[in-house]
Amino acid sequence: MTTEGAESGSGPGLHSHVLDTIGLAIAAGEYPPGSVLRTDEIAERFDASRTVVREVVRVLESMHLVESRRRVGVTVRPADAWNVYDPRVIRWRLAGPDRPRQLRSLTVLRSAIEPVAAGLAATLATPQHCADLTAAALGMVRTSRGHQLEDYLRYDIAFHRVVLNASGNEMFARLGDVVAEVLTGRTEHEVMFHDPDPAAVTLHVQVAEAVREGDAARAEALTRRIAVGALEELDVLLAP
Amino acid sequence: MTTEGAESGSGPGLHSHVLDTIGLAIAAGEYPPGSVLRTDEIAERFDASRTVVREVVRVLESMHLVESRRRVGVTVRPADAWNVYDPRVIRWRLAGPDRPRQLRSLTVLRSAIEPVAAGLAATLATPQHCADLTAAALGMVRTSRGHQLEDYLRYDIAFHRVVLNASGNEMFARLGDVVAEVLTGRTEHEVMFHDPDPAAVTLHVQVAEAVREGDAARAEALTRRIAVGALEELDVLLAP
DNA sequence: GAAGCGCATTAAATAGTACGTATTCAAGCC
DNA sequence: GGCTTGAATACGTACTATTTAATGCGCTTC
Repeated sequence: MTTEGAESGSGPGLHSHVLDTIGLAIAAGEYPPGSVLRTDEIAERFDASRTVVREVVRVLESMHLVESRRRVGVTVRPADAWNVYDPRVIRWRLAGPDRPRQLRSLTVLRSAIEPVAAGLAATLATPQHCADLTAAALGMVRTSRGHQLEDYLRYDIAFHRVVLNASGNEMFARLGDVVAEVLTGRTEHEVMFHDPDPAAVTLHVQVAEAVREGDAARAEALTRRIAVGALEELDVLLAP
Repeated sequence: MTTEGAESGSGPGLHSHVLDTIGLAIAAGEYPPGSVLRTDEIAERFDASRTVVREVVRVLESMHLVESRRRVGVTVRPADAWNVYDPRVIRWRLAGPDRPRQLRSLTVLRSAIEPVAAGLAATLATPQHCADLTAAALGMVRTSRGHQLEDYLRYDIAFHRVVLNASGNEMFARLGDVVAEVLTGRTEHEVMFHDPDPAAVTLHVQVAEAVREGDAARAEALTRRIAVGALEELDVLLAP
């Protein structure tokens, strides 16, 4: 291991590496709120120039993870100040010990957003959206038995992404990545032994139907049932 | 000379000034997607050093507003790649010509989030939360007549912020600023001549009641009615 | 005389500047 | 098609300016 490890996730370059490492450490609670990081100390730790570190600090500051004040240093801000909607912050927190709480927060968020998105999608979806949605639902049915969890996950993600995109709301659409992250996390942590709940699969198919038929109320209600089910499933998985 | 006045909004320092100006310009569509900004050109425009510009570009890149590639320059990314949950991006877009669309997106987001948040708040709110909520609702009642729109707005913002905080969900809580922005925007653009809808005021009081009594279903339903009302009001205001 | 308060001084850290080399990578040339 | 080249960012070094917490000194007050 020669001062290395550049492949972290974000992208190429020294900058991304340092950013990812520090962001991960802060999200993991290795630096508690109020603790100070000095720029040249970081520079030394990563064998990087002060310029790179400054850029990293600026980005971290833009996420409200840290606050840079003169004469005192770069201080870590309390978690309730963080930009929790930044995909990087979400990834960092999901990778740390706070993962369960974070997963639950995100699932509750989903349960609020997705039903409304589905309702909107029912009135706004283009034929292409409907086709994609039906295809995804069909794929879920096809892979719902026989330990094809990986493929099932792919279709599941695609399904929810289409719903969010078809809602016509940019704020909803941008949550596609979050949903993907949550679903992936669930599959990874779930007991990989049993196939998905058949009732949930049926609900997805019915949502696709409702959207196709333009039945907003039904699409919303069905999606709400999916979301509630997902939340219950998560709580069962997390709490006991 | 120095080409510019410094006070823009974000914070002190050259960095914030440059960031704010460029972010605003991009959000306003002055640089269409695909157009390139060269770093030294920016440095010259603001009479700043290349280092400062580099930091700004890095932050802009972290918001997915631009993409920096060698040999080609800093290219503006299409709007659907932007981090629309970043408060800075929201402010920039609300300040530009895209304001109506943005305001509607955010209001739809509110209509999805707030009812669920209110439902959660009903079961999770602390006595302090209940007190704050009731105080805010009372304040709204008190200022709902006689052209005290400014004070009314203050209580309105406080009310929704308490609901979001009391929901116990960090993702919801972080939307307090967004809601504040939307409410402020509404008051500013609305005809300042008539007082707020009395029915809406009553609904707020009833939500406070429901939360106090721990009636989640009622709190959610009432908040949904508030949200729907706000959306309709906005559409009336925007469309014709 | 000791405790407390105000004010100037200092030093530690970031903010900002200037300029250099390294690395891409797209375009143009052979 | 492969090679060269140049235009741009990526990264680094070295420096100055600015801010501001902490220090310490002197003055006042009890």
